[in-house]
Amino acid sequence: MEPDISAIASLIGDQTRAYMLTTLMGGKALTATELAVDANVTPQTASSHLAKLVDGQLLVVRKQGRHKYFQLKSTDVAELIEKLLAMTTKITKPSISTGPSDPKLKQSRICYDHLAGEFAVALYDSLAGQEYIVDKQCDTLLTSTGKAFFKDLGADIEPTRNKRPLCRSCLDWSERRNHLSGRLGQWILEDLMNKGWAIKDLNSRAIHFTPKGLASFKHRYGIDIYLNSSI
Amino acid sequence: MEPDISAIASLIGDQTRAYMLTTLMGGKALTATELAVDANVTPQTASSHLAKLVDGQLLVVRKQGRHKYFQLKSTDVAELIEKLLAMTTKITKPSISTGPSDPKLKQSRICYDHLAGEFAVALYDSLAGQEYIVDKQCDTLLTSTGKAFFKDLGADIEPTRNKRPLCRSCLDWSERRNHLSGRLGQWILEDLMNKGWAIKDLNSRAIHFTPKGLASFKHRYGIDIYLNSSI
DNA sequence: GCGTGACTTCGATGAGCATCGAACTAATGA
DNA sequence: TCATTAGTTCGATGCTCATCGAAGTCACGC
Repeated sequence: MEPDISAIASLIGDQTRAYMLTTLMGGKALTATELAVDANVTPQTASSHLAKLVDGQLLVVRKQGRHKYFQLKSTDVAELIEKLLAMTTKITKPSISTGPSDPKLKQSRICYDHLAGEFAVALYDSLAGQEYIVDKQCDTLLTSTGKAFFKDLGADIEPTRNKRPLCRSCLDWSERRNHLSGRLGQWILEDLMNKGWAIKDLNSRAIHFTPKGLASFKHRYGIDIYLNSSI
Repeated sequence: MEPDISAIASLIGDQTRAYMLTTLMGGKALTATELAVDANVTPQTASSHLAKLVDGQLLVVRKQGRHKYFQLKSTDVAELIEKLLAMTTKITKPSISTGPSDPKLKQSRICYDHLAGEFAVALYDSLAGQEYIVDKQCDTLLTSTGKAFFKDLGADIEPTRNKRPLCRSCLDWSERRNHLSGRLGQWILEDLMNKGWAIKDLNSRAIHFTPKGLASFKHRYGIDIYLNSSI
């Protein structure tokens, strides 16, 4: 017998839970109350949903004092949600264009813990063009010049006992192109934040580049195509 | 606003519909009655479910006389289901091992229109080892020697106006390794059937290789690792 | 034309479940 | 110690929707 898909799918099939999961794609761990407010339901309702999601292995929870922080359980879950997002936008395309924040999302957004969207695709292409990274089977590998490049920037690229691969490619939903995930993808996003070149939107998964930040970003990674920061 | 995932997810979230979709992963187009019997519901119930799936863009239907043949709408849908299958097996692992037909599925099965499982992974590795195919960005490309090789076998590998790529890699759920999809993957599976080297299981997505067929398959594609046909 | 078989529509039934109010537990900080 | 805030459990409510029986439509073949 094949396994029963419907269990996971029906977890995501509820509108409120789907909303929470999509919010958590932002990568930040959020408390039960934050998620309740965001999804516009009472704490009781949220609590019941979150319990189900944890039980169904889609979320993990970390207790901290009287708070509970919820997070997507794994990159697998994030990939699944991303795939669903991709299909939904493709399917609902013929309707009215989906609001003002959409173009921003298309351009640059968080995909769980790394950068996605047009900017991320441009970054990937540029790194590949300079032969800092190469595609190899399902993985993406860092070349020796790539290693030197990132070590120079201060990235921690030592192999760890942690099973998470250093870099992987991840299919984008706007374009059907690769962008960079894995520990390196995570580091790049973090680094962008730390330097103040870009900031997370408070209410969505969008990322805002400052004009200066964008220039520095392009310069640092050798991206020469036209990217407009202010949409 | 982000698109609403829950619509698609709740379509898959019903047990009967999930069962139908999984059955259709076998790649064959099936009639409403066949699907009803298979899923163990009355024709009325099946009809209502199938209408929803078509409306939700997960299935397409082709009318032929008084029959209606249903099929997964696109490889996107197939990939989504495959991902869900992968996650479900991973999550339900701690329970009792999932029945006798499972090892067969793990070894060799149909993934919508191409071969998946251990055999498919071995095939992919062998083709890559002989440099008939190479990974390039998200796509897998056929090299010139690869083109010659497949043309020799009688495969139609001319570029078409059809937007479906010739070959693509597809992540396997048993192993986390690549196998071959796309038009070439489709051709290989078809060719296996035509030659009588392997046959589809009637009730599942499993593929059975005949002993002779397996030998020919391994010889043809230069696969030298140990693969046992009779499990 | 008329029976047969494939599929659909309609209406009724019933179960599952999302939701919230109210009351509870637990951690915090003054 | 006590008020406050985070989260939970319980029970009631009401809606959605899967299911099937019965009756309808449509295509086929004799």
